[in-house]
Amino acid sequence: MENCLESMILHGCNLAKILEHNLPNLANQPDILVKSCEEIVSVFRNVRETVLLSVGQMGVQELHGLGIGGGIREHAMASLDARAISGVGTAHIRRVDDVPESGEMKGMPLHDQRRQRQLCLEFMMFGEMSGVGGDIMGGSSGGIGGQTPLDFSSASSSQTHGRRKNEVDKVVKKVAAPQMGNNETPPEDGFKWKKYGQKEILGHAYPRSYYICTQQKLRHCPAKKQVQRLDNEPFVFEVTYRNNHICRVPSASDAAPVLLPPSTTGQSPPLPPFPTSLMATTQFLSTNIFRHLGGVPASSGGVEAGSSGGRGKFNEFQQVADMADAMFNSGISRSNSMDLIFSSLDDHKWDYGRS
DNA sequence: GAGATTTGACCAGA
DNA sequence: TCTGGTCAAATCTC
Repeated sequence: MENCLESMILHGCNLAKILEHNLPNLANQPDILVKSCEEIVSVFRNVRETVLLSVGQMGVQELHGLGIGGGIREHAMASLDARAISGVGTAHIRRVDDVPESGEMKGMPLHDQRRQRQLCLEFMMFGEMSGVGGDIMGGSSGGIGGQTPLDFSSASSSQTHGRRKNEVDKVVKKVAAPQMGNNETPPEDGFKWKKYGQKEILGHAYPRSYYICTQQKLRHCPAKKQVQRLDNEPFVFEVTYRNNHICRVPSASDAAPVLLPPSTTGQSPPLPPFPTSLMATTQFLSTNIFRHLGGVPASSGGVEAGSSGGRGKFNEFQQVADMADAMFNSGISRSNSMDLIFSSLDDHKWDYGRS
């Protein structure tokens, strides 16, 4: 569950930052603007409710000692798995009761357990739709080095709305569109593709593009992919892969859109111009948030709880919830809300690699 | 000129 | 019959 909470917060921050950067473009698209705001509000409301459920039920000490806050850093990088944002995950959980029980659920009244599961499920399903937070519960394909856009071997699609008979080797992934530069095509996935068709699809605002592997003729590689820009999320592509590559001849830029974790060698990794992509944005935020959570001890008074490191984590965590509360429950939009959040992140933008 | 992309037509599954 | 998927000629780009 803690992974779920982390991912929810990260997702909310990410959405807000993306919205901020796209404000000039969205000025004349109020419908998209409204939808974006609603998504952000929804995410942070869920975070807040989840936190309050946990605090109210278990008290701060248990909260700290178990999932919320405690171990948050340990799990951070796992949930920063590029899949979480590149959207290559495909959630398979559909029912509330399928959300596995986590530590902090134990001892809760059933209705609270169910509510927490519901919140997590909603987020996971949202992630599945939007390409964010897939498999955040640490499913079989989760974790760094899990399924990447280059790895189609293990999963088959959970979406079977197609009508063709050859649906067996179909894998549907969500990929964030680049926020700058050419955002008409999804990020490279390591293979070279040749576009062979484009078609308007009924019920979709954007046309679907059809690609075959450029090695099809040379090596009879049967791999194909379809790229469909989502109607409600123009910056997200739904990429459908069909048939496995048998060529494995990557392009010159044989780099799947997977982000590397921050360097552990002490050198600060170069920070890209922000934001270059949804993934980069999220990794950037995530990295700094969790380094911050784990590395900055609380200095002010507050609730006494647990071990020394954990209190800082909890206070920071509480701040996030408070910020969400302030932003979305004050009734009045504060113009500096975004600044409040992101200035705190910016303050630590260059922290990692320094110590 | 080669390779990539576009686009209208055709095919085939539901 | 409708619609998604593919073909192939035309066009574009390097």
